Amino acid sequence: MAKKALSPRWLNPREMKAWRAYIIASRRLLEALDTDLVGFDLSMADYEVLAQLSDAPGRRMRMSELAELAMVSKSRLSHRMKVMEKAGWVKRETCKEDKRGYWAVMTEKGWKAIVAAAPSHVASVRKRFVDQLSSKEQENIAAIFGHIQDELREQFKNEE
Amino acid sequence: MAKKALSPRWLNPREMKAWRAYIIASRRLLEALDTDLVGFDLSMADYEVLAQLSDAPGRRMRMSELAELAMVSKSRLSHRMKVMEKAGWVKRETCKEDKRGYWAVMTEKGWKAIVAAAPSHVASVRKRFVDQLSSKEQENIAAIFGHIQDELREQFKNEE
DNA sequence: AACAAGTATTTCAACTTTCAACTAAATCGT
DNA sequence: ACGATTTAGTTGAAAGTTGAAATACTTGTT
Repeated sequence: MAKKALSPRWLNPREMKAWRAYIIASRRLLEALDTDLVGFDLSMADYEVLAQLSDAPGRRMRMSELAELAMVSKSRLSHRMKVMEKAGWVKRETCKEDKRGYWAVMTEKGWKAIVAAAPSHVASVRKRFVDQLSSKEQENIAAIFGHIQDELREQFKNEE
Repeated sequence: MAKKALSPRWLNPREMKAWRAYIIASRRLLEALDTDLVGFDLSMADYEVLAQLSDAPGRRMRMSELAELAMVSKSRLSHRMKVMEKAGWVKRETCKEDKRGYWAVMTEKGWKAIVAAAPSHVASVRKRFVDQLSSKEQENIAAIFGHIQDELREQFKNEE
């Protein structure tokens, strides 16, 4: 779908300030959170995968569902699983009910790995983000970004 | 620096909601903004590099300074520049004043490319982010993320 | 002037992510 | 029940990213 672009409305100073502050702080924040995890041989993305898996009943989940929840592509998950499998954190089991599918299963070792990393990760999220916000601000952030997300979904629907 | 992790304070529901809303919306937002640029053969990162460069006096800047401003690693900038150079958007000139260095210089073609992309990009940022916020919210976001950024800088100082 | 130390940038090798193609199984329409 | 389509997941190659080492120059010290 092509986009008409007649006389664009540039951002005014207030808008620009909000946008720049958000985007720059976010990049640095994500970077910091990732760095905080290197000692555990984890990236934020891998952490998210393991965290989701550890929350699932039986610590097992279908690959697709895991990809969805952890917000990574199937192929990426596939590749990461291979790495984590080599590290002994997860394994894959064929799925009896649907023979196309696989179960991603967390091993005891994987469970230990995430349990070891979690306190430090939560502490980072606190220190670098959550604890920097007042209760009121936390509520605002939740509302604002909740709304942005809804809107993105809405926009996506109308665009395709 | 090792981190003690005795009885971590997990996130309470309010905190969790703020964190999840922020992180998930951000990922989707960045994704959408990137997709909005594909028609111009640009990623957000490349856009940022070109935008910074186009703002510099003479549309030229030292590589290091450009990397800093566009928030990419030097080696990444080096690679991207090679690609953008092949596309004819930028070129590199040896620096007379300091012969170790190079100038990243935007070409006429590069200027045209960024001028072509800018209106659409700004429109995306508006539609997906800025225009979703009231003036008050914009100010809040600016303040909050400004503060987070300051704090990150502060934390970084104390950690090394 | 000579040399150590610092700076700017690139290159290399290892790794990660994406893209498109692929296999195999399930489901749908007739 | 048949082929057509969709779905689950993997794969290999290409593109991108990173950090460390290499290169080339500059600066400061004696």
